[in-house]
Amino acid sequence: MARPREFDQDEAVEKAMHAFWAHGYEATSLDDLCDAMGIGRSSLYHSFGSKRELLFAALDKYDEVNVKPYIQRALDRPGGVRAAIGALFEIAIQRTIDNGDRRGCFLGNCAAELASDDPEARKRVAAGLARIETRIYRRLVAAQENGEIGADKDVRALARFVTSSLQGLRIFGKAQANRAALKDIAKTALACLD
Amino acid sequence: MARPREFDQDEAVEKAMHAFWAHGYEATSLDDLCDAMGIGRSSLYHSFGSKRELLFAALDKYDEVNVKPYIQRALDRPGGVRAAIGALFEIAIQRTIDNGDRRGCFLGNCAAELASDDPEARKRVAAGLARIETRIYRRLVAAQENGEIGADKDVRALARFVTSSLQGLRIFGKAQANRAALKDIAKTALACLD
DNA sequence: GTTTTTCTGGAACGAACGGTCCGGAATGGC
DNA sequence: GCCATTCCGGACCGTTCGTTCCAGAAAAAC
Repeated sequence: MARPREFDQDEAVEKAMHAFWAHGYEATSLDDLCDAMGIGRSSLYHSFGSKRELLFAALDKYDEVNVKPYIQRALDRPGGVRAAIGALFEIAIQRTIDNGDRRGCFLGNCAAELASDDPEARKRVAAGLARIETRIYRRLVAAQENGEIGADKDVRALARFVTSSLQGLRIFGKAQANRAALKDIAKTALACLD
Repeated sequence: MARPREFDQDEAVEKAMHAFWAHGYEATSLDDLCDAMGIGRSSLYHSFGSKRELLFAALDKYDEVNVKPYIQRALDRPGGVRAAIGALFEIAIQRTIDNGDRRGCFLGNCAAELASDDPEARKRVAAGLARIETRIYRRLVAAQENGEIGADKDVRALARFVTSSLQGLRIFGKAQANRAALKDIAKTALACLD
């Protein structure tokens, strides 16, 4: 019962996500965001309230389009749990090498930049990492139940370790995108499952 | 043959380091820096040239006072290489828990915030991580030579892995400073040496 | 067709940004 | 004492920041 919105909110958030992801929160200005999203400041503020709230929406979008589907696809791949976790690392390496921009993991970037000064951002990043950990955990539990992983293993600890290792790999790769070095890290981390 | 500087450059850089470390590069303004360092803008620009160059000096200072001595002390501790690497993780956990500010690793923070847009910053962060990796590598080589680590192990890969794991732990801890979870990560990573 | 409601473009806001400039203060050289 | 040089405090620069405001445009309700 009023003038309809002229842009797609989901598409706009996704574009904002890429802008924040590539340059960080502080270094992305409202002009940058408006350019990337293809909308004016009025529309941005009317739809999202503030730059900070837009970031939060972008974090949600990140899980939706860049974490959840890729993680699920990797973890659901046939060939056993080692191949599944290995695929997770392979994706991380691939993204580091492919994108010359070295954008890293959006969650990790936000943790590094904002966690110490913005409790709400910290909470949301923690929730995002927890979602990753939980997905990995469920896969590990299944592997333990079918005997792929010894009953003596602490799969919760393993899930935390894999989640943390992926973050380490991304940070390491931002500074030094050397494929061999990243493969070293992934290979060694994978050996922890045994 | 001129008016002497009224402040200690090293002390000033160290104070700048803490400011950048706690809040990130973009979120730390020149006013913040002047307040923290206890000097005026004139002195800051005269001594360091620009905010960015001051950051680089702060990165060097970080290695000098917050990385090198602590890593050396941990790696030189008696009790074998596992105790030494374990001490490295323990320091990382301790810092995460102790500082309520969750500042993480300054190198990792800079990697996350700046590596994608500032090639020089990226290079310096990479150099800092490489220094850590090299210190760990040398300790692992010594351990391999005296039989603590199997001759079949790739100690270069292990050094990279440990360096990356420490970064992962710090990122993870910035979002979720749960001691048990961090210990899980450290314990699992340590098992990779066997 | 009028009213009501929502959305949009663009100008405008005050505040804060990084950086510069300048007059004076403090020293060593002579 | 005076000069040359360096350093300091603080005002000041233009720009950019995130946010707000407003007039008008577009649709639904009636």
